[in-house]
Amino acid sequence: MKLTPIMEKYILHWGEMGTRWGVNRTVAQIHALLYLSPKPLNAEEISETLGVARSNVSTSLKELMSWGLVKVSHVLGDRRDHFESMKDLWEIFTRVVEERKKREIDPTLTLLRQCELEAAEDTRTPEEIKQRINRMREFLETLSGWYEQMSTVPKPTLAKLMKLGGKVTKILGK
Amino acid sequence: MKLTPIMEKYILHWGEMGTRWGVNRTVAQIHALLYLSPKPLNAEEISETLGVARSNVSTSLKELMSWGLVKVSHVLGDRRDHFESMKDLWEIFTRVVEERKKREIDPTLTLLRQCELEAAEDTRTPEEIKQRINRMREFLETLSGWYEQMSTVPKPTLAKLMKLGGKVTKILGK
DNA sequence: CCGATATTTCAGTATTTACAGAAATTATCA
DNA sequence: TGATAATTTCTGTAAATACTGAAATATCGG
Repeated sequence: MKLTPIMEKYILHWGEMGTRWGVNRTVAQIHALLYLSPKPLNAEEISETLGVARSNVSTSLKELMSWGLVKVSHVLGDRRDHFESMKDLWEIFTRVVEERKKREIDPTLTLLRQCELEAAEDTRTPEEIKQRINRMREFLETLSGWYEQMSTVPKPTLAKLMKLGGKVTKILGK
Repeated sequence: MKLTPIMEKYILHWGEMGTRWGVNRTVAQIHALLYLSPKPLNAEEISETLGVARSNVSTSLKELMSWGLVKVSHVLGDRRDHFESMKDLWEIFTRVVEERKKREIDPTLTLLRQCELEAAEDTRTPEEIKQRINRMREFLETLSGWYEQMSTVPKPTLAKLMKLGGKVTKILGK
């Protein structure tokens, strides 16, 4: 697959953004490429297009699949695996949020609760500090609970809600 | 400042989380320490408590201040700068979102718009790919616009809205 | 304005992370 | 079943990032 300058610019930028959010550059670039690509690509094509080692592509695709952002597809008469990205941006977005919640927020909540348990027996930690931990736990729980509720709302409704923006408060303001 | 086991656990975990979100481990640890600390700390204390070089603390504090998460304060009769973290978690949260928007989302939007301009003259990029870029731009604009509106809503209202969660759709559902 | 203390900058080093290429494994087709 | 193609795993290397300690700079009190 030959990249036009626009595609190249897009992909490079996406790679850059990835690193800022703790995502490996190659992983992000592959995701960008597959998002743009009109048809599923095989690993070899990806490797050549982006100029990275075949093995690196393999690892990165596994990573993207573990996030549920990319899935394997097959082309008739071709043995090789092909890969395609989710295309719906709402889907992609919620997938990423969902996964980060699972991988990062939930374990953090577990740890915070554990801290609170230990705090009960701990006389050396000042009360004020214990409360800070408490508040953080509460905050993350609120956020987490909100997300869980919102994730059940159908996408189109969600989109409308967003368009409403701050106006919801006016409508609800009674 | 002597850390109790609970504090240590909290700070180490926070450092870990930082790295996952593209934040330097030391920066995240310092932020955690200052969040817990009942009183402002000077750089020397931070350095000793976390076991990192004084210079490293200096750089990291500058970083935290550039995010607006930490500010300098002074203790009477002490020449040294002291540092304290924002304590309100809503404030911290919106600060981080605000700053990431400014640093990452806005520049991305600029780039996407530029791509669209160039796309007009570009006959080599397939129409389908141009549309993908379009959709991404639209999506980020929606998100961005929503955030901007929400950021004007007072914090307590926001908190109530969150507690409502998915129920808003039911209330609005007419 | 001088000396002392505090802070920042910077250059070199260490650590971590990403990556390539080879080797091993797995799958597919004749 | 054997040959070939496709994919993954693994090990060593390269690149990026974080960090230290020393030197330079700035700040403050007298």
